[in-house]
Amino acid sequence: MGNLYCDPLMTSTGHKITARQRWTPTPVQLQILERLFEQGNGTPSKQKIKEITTELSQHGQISETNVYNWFQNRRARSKRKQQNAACNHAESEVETEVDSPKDKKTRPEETFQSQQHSAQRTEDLCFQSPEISSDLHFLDPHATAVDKMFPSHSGLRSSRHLSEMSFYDEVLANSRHELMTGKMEAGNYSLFQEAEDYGMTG
Amino acid sequence: MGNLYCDPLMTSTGHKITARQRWTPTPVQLQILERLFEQGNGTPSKQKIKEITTELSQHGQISETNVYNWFQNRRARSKRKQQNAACNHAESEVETEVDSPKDKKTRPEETFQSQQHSAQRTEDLCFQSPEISSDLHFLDPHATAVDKMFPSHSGLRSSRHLSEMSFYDEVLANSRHELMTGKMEAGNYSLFQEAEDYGMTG
DNA sequence: GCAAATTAATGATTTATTCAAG
DNA sequence: CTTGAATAAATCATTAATTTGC
Repeated sequence: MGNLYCDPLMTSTGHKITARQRWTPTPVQLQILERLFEQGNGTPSKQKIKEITTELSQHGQISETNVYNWFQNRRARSKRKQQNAACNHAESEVETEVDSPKDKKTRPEETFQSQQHSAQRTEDLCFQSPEISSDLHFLDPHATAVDKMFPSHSGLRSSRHLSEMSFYDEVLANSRHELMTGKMEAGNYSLFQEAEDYGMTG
Repeated sequence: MGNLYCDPLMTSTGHKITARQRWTPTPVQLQILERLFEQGNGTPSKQKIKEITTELSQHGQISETNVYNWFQNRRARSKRKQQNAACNHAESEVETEVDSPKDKKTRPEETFQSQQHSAQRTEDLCFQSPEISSDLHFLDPHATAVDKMFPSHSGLRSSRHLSEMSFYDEVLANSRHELMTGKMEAGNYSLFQEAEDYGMTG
């Protein structure tokens, strides 16, 4: 239940903010992300990711990488779940092909949308601006900044194959938690390539 | 599988903005990269990639992404070659699944040099090879500018106060890649996450 | 009612596959 | 054919849920 973010790793005496290594979406953030995902636009473009991140930043710690990863994972998971769930609807095919890619440890992800809307983070709530609903701005017909980025969500697209809708996907990456501990050995890079490169330093 | 692989370079009108020609390493760049690769330190850390890129930029067009990709491809390619060769040379009679296309479990990486990015935990121990970052000497014999930028990496990782370090101004974050005004929407994300993010509730 | 131990979810990274430019 | 670039699949590692014993 109440999963308080009571991390003992808080700033002790000289310890720093390096508390958790992996981002955990706040309920609000999650809600927004879910909404966006449902709009069915696949992985947002970088531009959108950035803006989404900016928006979500108002509700807690988050980064573009987090957003990107979230969409990636979300999509992959959805797809797999679909497969696992076996298409027992319209298909009269055998179900012996969808599952068994390899059973090592992959559990049948029955991952349901656990939308724990309970306010867990006290901090979060504290920082909640008087306009809590602001997070939904872009989701609503009011159209905020984020809304502009997702114009194609007409809502009438009740597609069933929301897994194959990606336009692209980044391989972004970034150092992982190691950095926080000072390691930073992970080597991952984004592909800035686009604007940054051609024509710049060259 | 069924990815459409939409060409992200075209605009809606089908008009290309900037032909995306793929980067081609110049001989000098290639030489340096090869040398670095041979130093055998796996994929360089983000920091190093940055510096390498900076250095290589002086010899032609290049980006961090290019460098990163290059290392990635290089490693994969090498591995595959080795596997292939081994398969041919080794037993040509008993084919007991010498190498399935999906055998990561077997840790094929061990055949290579250290994999500095896979096993390190947040513990501040220095059990890992302390000389991991010796890859800086890649250009040793000539010692060009690059050499100068990689001197201070040795043993730094051994520090156990890693968690105390707070001045990792790694926050770089591709500042402007964002202006892909006409480029493509294929975005990529940077590595902000590390420093920039986790600071949350603190 | 808590807290250590376990399990389930899931964020983050790596690897393999594929596509296409030269 | 070589290989840089892009995507998806698989894997890893950590956090949250849940269970269990006190």
